[in-house]
Amino acid sequence: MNSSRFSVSLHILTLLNEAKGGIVSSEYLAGSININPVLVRKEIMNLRKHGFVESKEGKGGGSFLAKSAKDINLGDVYKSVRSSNVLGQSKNEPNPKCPVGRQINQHLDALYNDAENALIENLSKQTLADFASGFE
Amino acid sequence: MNSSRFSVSLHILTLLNEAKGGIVSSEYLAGSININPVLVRKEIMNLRKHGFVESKEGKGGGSFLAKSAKDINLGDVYKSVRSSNVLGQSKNEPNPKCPVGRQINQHLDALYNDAENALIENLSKQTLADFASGFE
DNA sequence: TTGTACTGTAATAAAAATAATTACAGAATG
DNA sequence: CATTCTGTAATTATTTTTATTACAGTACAA
Repeated sequence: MNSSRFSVSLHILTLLNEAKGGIVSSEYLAGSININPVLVRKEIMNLRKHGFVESKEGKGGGSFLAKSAKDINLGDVYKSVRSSNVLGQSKNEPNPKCPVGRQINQHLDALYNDAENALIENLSKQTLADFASGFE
Repeated sequence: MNSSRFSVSLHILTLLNEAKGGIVSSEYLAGSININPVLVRKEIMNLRKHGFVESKEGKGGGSFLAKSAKDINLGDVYKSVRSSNVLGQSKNEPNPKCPVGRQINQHLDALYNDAENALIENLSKQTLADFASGFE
């Protein structure tokens, strides 16, 4: 259900933070993360849409943090990337003739949402500044 | 990183609980979950290995809960099924020449483990009995 | 004692999700 | 106006997940 989108986003943000306001190209980011530049640009598109970064087109272009690292909350970053519950959305279709099958998805959803909220709350305790401070 | 293993396991356990000690075949379980019986048997193998269920081979065989539903903790079930961190294990290999790439995986691991622990703690608040009580 | 209905398990194939690649239009710079 | 970027779509490749097929072994029951 997940891909590595959250990791990629954090990696990008950490690199941008390291650049201290300087502009960084998707090529460079892709080189550090070791993935395809197009994936990086897609991820940046999302980060931009959520106000974490800004980009500049054209020669000498690239991306940079749109706000201070201490104002970027890891829980928010997670949410910006999240598409379905970490514990796995119930895209499966259980047997509607079974009393359990009929209702289980709604119960799983409730359980999963609650658990994921705990996870998000935990992530929200840290900002990008906290996370990036671990790097010398 | 995830599959639907946790959902499948919870579904199985709920059905076994519903059966109140009665023996249930993998065929029946697969029918309610709407997945392949072989997958069910694999999942049961895991549940058995962790002491949640027992099975009986041969004609009239099947599975049943190995202990009371109130002694089956959802956090433990999750752990029995977990193979890598929900937030995505860093199987990616970032550029070791980059100061950030070189260390990011260990930082992500620390962050992810902490967050996942919060999720597990949340799940651990409920037992199978609690979860199954939602079904009439 | 033999047929039947299960589990256990391996091997293979199919499907779905993820990531990489290619391609190119458009923007900014020098 | 050539160059170096981004933005984005389309396609292909890879990986992960799930389904299918197959069959040996076990237990029950006639």
